Amino acid sequence: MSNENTYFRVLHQSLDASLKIQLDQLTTPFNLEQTLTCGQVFRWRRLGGWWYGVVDENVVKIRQNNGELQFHTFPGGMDADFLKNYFRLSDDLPHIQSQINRDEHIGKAIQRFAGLRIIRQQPWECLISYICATFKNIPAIKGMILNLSKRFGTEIAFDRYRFHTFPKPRDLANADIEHIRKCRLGFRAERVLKTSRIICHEESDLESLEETDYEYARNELLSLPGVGQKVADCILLFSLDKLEAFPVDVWLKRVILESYSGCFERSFIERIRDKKSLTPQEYREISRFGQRYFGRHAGYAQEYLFAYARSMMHLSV
DNA sequence: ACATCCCCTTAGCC
DNA sequence: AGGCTAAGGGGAT
Repeated sequence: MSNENTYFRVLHQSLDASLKIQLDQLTTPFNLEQTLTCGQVFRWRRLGGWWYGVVDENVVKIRQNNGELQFHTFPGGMDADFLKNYFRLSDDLPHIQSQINRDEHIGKAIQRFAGLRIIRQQPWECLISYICATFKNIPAIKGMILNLSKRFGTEIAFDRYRFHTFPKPRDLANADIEHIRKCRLGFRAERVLKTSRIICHEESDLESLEETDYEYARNELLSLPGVGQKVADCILLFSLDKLEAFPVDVWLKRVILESYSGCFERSFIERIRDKKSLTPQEYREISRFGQRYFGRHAGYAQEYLFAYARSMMHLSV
């Protein structure tokens, strides 16, 4: 980086010239806290009244005052447009919510989490994160991602805190599996390593999947070690712009049993009620129901139902 | 080709 | 303190 840029950054910081995004009719509702704590992303923490996260190669420091987002990025290079894209502020949320609002159950979830938006994550980080998410709760996933970033990422010091970028495909592809395992990944370490090698050698081009349709992208993802239907649907929804994806995890299964059992055969409900995990067909049946029932933006419905179910069980974030 | 069974590590919570 | 659960996947049968 040039001296000119360095000088600009110092000047920028010393003036405390935080950048701003004014939320208007089109970008409302938006609730930063709901969006960062709903369980989609694992890299944000609240420190002294601000939210800090690492996005791509930058630390992002952001807070919301009613209709205004105030933010800094460090080392810099992220502007308001980047964050508008990251937080999907151009999604027409009132329209989406009215489309998916098909009954009282989803209605309550929408009401409670009206400002929750899906975040547009980086596909690579999303892929590894959700391979790690297999059979883990959210606090544990955060720990794994943090450990991977500390060990294989690049440190950034900012506001007397230390942050770490997410490792690049090469960093994990060349890693010793024991070092990955020590990040508390357990049996996920081998899957992360294998998938990293595939991505690193460009045998699968993640970014290009945004240009393909849902089914094609889904099948590509399913070929990666550690990626089954649920993980694939999360990656499609959270990083590849497939808002029709409807991931089904244990929380959504509970929601189906409690609120949507009438939409399925009784024998189907009985069958899945007691079992721990879903068979591939059972998964597919529930996921397709969600897509059919909620429509084009079923993924948003899934997020509201997921957030609502978790909030009712008052589990830790 | 399908379906079913069973194991996989470990942290966080009660 | 010990048992249970967790944004499931994969290999054997």
